Order: sequence, then structure tokens, then C-alpha cells
Amino acid sequence: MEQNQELKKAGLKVTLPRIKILEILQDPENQHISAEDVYKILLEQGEEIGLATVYRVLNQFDDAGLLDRHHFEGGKSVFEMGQKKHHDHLVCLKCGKVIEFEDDIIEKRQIEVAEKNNIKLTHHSLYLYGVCEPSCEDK
Amino acid sequence: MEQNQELKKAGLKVTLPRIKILEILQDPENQHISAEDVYKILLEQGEEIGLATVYRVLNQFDDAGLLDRHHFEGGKSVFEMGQKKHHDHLVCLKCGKVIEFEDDIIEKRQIEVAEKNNIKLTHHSLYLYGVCEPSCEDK
DNA sequence: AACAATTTGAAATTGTTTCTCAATTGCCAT
DNA sequence: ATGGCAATTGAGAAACAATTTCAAATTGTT
Ligand SMILES: [Mn+2]
Ligand SMILES: [Mn+2]
Ligand SMILES: [Zn+2]
Ligand SMILES: [Zn+2]
Repeated sequence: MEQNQELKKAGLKVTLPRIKILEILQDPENQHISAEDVYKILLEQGEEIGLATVYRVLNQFDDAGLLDRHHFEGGKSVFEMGQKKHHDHLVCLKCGKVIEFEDDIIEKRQIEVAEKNNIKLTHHSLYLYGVCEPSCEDK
Repeated sequence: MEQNQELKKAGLKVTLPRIKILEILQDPENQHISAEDVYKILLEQGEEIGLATVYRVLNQFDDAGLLDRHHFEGGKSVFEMGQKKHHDHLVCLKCGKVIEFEDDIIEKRQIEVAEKNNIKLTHHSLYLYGVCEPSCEDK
């Protein structure tokens, strides 16, 4: 099992809830997914895993560096498997579509801004909000 | 009264809670303040204004465009009077200090990134997190 | 198989924000 | 200034995301 190694490497016991949640997060369909949505998918799959466990496991994956946590507008945390390198997000306010991007110029300027203000930068969050041009525009 | 005009201009009745909350927000001491903190200050001042009213009034001010709402890391919303022009924030994770900045290059690149991805940009949120270099560094 | 340590599910709890509703207040026309 | 009506308020209940608690179940190890 692919997943078992991932979990062991992270220092976590291999349990059914953790395997199932890891599988869900690894599905490309489920990029940028909330805890509640992970829970709903588990229910659909007929797994009897509690919501508290979902939150717990997501926190453990976060601590282990297996995933990234985002705070899009609208309250709840959103998670994504953190295999890829750093990137930021564009979010359509109409349809909810999320586009990932990386801009070296922005990244570099952030570091310079932090230096100029005598802050040792640890991380940042950048979200661009708008409306899809062809599709969501008309509505 | 300065405040009364502001409220009327925003189409809001002039009431004691709204005047008091507006005064608190206008105090330069209270930039980037949470609803809970506004409420605490009201208590200290001996005003009998409910927490629900604080939240309500802050939302009304937000709708009226009188203030900006931020979501720094750590859950609760933070508000600031929106007189100034757009800016983003550096936050020290140790002492909580907030530094404002504006970087034209970053702003311009954001627009370009949105264009490139066919999104009509409405707004964005950018927070840089780190540690104050001289003061908080050592701890 | 037995054991200790970890993990789990359910329910209670927390923290933030919103809602409900009866009582009060601000504003406008008399 | 007074009356009337709509808007606003305070208190408590409710909603909501997320965490904690704890007894029971599961894991990895002997
Ligand atoms: Mn992403
Ligand atoms: Mn600011
Ligand atoms: Zn970035
Ligand atoms: Zn900006």
C-alpha cells in the first residue's frame, strides 16, 4: 500500500480512518477540500468515521507537513495535499472555481517588503478573488 | 458632531451604540480591532451595549463601506476604518504587531495574473507573517 | 495471544458570529 | 412638542466550525 508508507513516514499509526482520508485527499477531484466535505465523502463511501476524527486527522496531516491549509473567504478551512511546490490561489466568487498560480515577481517582492520592515518572513497568504471571464461573467 | 454626519451619510440612524462604536474605531490606538475588543472597550467606558449590537453595527459599517474587514490567522475578524487607500499587512506572529504596506509592483502583478487566467479581479487579500527582527527575534 | 500506547466515536464544549423577539428609540409629519 | 411608526437594541438562544473529553476499540510490539 502506497498510503501505509506515507503514514509511517509521518510517524502515524496506520489506521483505517487515516488511510481513507489520505485516499480522499490524494484524489485530484478533491483538491481544496473542507473537513466537512471529506466527512461527506466518507459517509457516501459507507465508512463510519466520525467528524471529530476527520478534524483530528487533518490536523495531524498538517502537523506532519503532508498537507496545506487555506483560509478562503467564507469561514471554513480548506485543505490540499502538499506535494507540489508553493503556489497561491485565484478564486471565482460565483462558481467557486480555484485556479493555482505562482508568480516569482510577487514572491520576491514579498521578501523585500518584509526585509524593509525588519520582519523575518515565515510564510504568507495571498488570495485573488474575482469572476470567471467567459463562464460566470454573464449571470 | 463629526460622527453624526458620517452615520447619516451612510444612511444609518444616529444612535448611541453607533456613535460610540464609531468613536472607538476612529481612535488611532484601535486600528485592526476585533468585535470582542470593541465590546471590551465599551464595557470599560461603562456603556451598556450588547455584544450582538457590536457585531450588527460592525456589519452595517462594513456594508456601508465605512470600514475594512480582515481575516488574520487565528479565526476572528479584525476591522479598521477604511478611510485610507488600499494596503496590505505584515503581522508578527510573536507580539501581534501589524505593519501596513503598499507595493505597486505586487498590486500590478496581481492584475496581470488575474488577466492571464481570465478572471475579472474584484479584490484580494495578502498577509505576510513573520517575526519582528530586533524585538521578538530572541525569545 | 497479551500488553501498553495510541486512536477512535459520540457527545459535550468552546469560540465566534448570527438570529429572534419584545421593548426601546430615533425620526418625520403633524 | 407630540404622536406614531419603522428602525434599532439587548438578552438570550441558536448556528456554526472546530476542539476536547473519555470510555471503548485498535494498533504495533513482545
Ligand atoms: Mn492549491
Ligand atoms: Mn490596515
Ligand atoms: Zn505566494
Ligand atoms: Zn494589496
